[in-house]
Amino acid sequence: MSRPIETRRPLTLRDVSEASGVSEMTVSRVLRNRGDVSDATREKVLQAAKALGYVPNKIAGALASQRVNLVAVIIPSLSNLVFPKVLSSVSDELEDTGLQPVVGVTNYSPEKEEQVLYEMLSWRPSGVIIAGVEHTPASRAMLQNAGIPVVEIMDVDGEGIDSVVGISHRRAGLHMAEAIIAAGYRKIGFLGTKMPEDHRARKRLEGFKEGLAKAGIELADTEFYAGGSALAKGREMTETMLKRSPDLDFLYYSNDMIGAGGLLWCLDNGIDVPGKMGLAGFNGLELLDGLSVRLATMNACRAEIGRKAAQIISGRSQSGMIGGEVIELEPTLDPGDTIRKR
Amino acid sequence: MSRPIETRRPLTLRDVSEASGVSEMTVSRVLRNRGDVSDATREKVLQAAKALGYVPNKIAGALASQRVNLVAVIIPSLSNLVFPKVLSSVSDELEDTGLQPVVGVTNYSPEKEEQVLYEMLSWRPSGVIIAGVEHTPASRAMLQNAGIPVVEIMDVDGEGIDSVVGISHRRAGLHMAEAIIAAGYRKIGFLGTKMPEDHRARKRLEGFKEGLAKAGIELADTEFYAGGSALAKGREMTETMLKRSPDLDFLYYSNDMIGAGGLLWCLDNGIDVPGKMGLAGFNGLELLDGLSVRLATMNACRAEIGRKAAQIISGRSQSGMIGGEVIELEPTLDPGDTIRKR
DNA sequence: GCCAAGTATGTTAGCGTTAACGGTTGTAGG
DNA sequence: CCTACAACCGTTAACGCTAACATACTTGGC
Repeated sequence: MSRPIETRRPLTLRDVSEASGVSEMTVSRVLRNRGDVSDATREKVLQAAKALGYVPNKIAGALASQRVNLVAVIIPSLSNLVFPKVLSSVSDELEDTGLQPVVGVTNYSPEKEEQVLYEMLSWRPSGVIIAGVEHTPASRAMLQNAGIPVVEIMDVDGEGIDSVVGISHRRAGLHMAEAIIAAGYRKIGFLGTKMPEDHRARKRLEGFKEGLAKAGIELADTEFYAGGSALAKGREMTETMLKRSPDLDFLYYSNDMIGAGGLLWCLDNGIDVPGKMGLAGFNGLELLDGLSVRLATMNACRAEIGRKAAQIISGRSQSGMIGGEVIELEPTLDPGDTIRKR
Repeated sequence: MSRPIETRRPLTLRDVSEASGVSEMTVSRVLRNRGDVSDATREKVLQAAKALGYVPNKIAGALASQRVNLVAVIIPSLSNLVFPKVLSSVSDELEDTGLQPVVGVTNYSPEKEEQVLYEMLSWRPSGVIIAGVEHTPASRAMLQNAGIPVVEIMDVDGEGIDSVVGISHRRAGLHMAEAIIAAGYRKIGFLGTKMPEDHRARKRLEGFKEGLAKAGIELADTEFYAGGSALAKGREMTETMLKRSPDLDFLYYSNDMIGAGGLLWCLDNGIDVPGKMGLAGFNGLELLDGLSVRLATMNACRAEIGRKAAQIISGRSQSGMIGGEVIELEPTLDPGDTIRKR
């Protein structure tokens, strides 16, 4: 049950080569399916490798070949559903390219991002996919100097380093404002996260305010939270806000989870949704598909973003560009059941 | 905006050494904070490295030193909340050990697990944390031969390879059965995933049946699903099952998400919970804290599991053992609002 | 003033693999 | 029978870094 204490020397190509009676080079060729090897020797080598339980050393291989099959994927968090989704679409798209994603998490901290980036670049990946276009100067410099394709994802509002794939959160907020106003709501509250480093949420709010301003409307109330279960926070904040501003007729949430919390609170309290009170979130989380009342939301194209980013890194992008590609996707509004139809 | 085409030679220690007028070795020492270097040269070197934008090459470093600061973490999925939780607690615990987790995802496929393991071991990590105790013979062999600490997590029901940290899902199911029976429920249905490879869900069900059997009760009905939004599936399955077996008085769900879906369906349909109908899930997802009715569940100790596993890998385990450690944690029942009190 | 014991740096030899090239054999075509 | 060329396999020299040892220069104790 316990792992053996004995420190027998780790296996190398040489061991396989000796066991199969061919040169190390030939073993290497067999194991990589590269170059010409006769079926007979191939078989011999594979057998020996298997019998010994040999696992190639990619560290040495990467050093010698100057090639690494890793792609760094740097995201702020794994604990909400949005980034895992992107990640899995990256992963799927990379599936048979020989490339492998490696994840780093920054917790929305620019300093942590810098550290994670440094750490990852020191493994010389063949590409970087990184969330957001805001980075410390040092991070930008590292990305620029790395000499590898870089794709900044999620957000196109800003100056990219190399390629960019995402949506305009500013315009997403703006469109949501327009839709809400078109539906006849006028006293609008905003509920979001207390995270100065969540630039995308910030841009949505800015765009949202801009959209309201065009119609001569100002945000009637705002409420922010940090930490805790988003669903519960959505509840609490909604209660707080509606106690404070009972005349509101719409609540815009910075994400679907707190939106769902708010929705549940409204339903529990017999509030007429969407008649007296409209609600909307952001992200298009399919996690929430099972709610009896579907929350209005905006699809953030997460899967598509991951896919496109992976294509750019793997050189399979449609465009055939060699870098500097900017792809802006169009988020679609899903009015669900919480915005009244006109 | 586009990354430079120019292929200037990548920076090496030699570049920094030339720029700062000392040997490569001294630069190496400075950059790793190892050995004696005078403050003056240290400063000189750091400045040169920064100016050049040098990022060390860990591939070469690892090959030379035969040390790699990576810990492979192999899990079935990132798209439910349970593994990200474990992952982040591993990550936190490893924070200042110099070790870095690297994630691999198997999608509950033993073959994929084998591939991912092979790939990861080829980078010669200094430890492996892997979900479950069921692996292909080849995977087991690789883990045994790797000569590094291995921690199998989540599940202690089975034969481990080296160290094991988890709970007994069999006993978790059994305890849930006992609690349900003690609360007076008798006609019990089970709703779960159609995943033969989810051994933990299977063991919970087995333990659950065993618990019922002790009281002379059999499962009255079962329903399974695959794919889709768990919340929505929970709804659908609940409806299906209650149409088919209207006399049921308890529904046991294999996870909290489908449980929550079922709970919402019951509430929407005016079913008296927990009076006429009891419900329970599994996992203790804090995500669901915001529901108006708290689903009965069982805490799977996810954070604790991640922490202990990381401690074993980093050699900071309390026990001081050198491997072969088995830690069984005790899941706690949270009756929530969906099991009636006696 | 000389030796012991640091302190600060440099030198050498790999780490395990692969790129690049070289050699040997076999085989077809003239 | 000789050339041309392919198929197969081996040899050599890196890749960029660090362990281990070697070397110079200091310091202080007696």
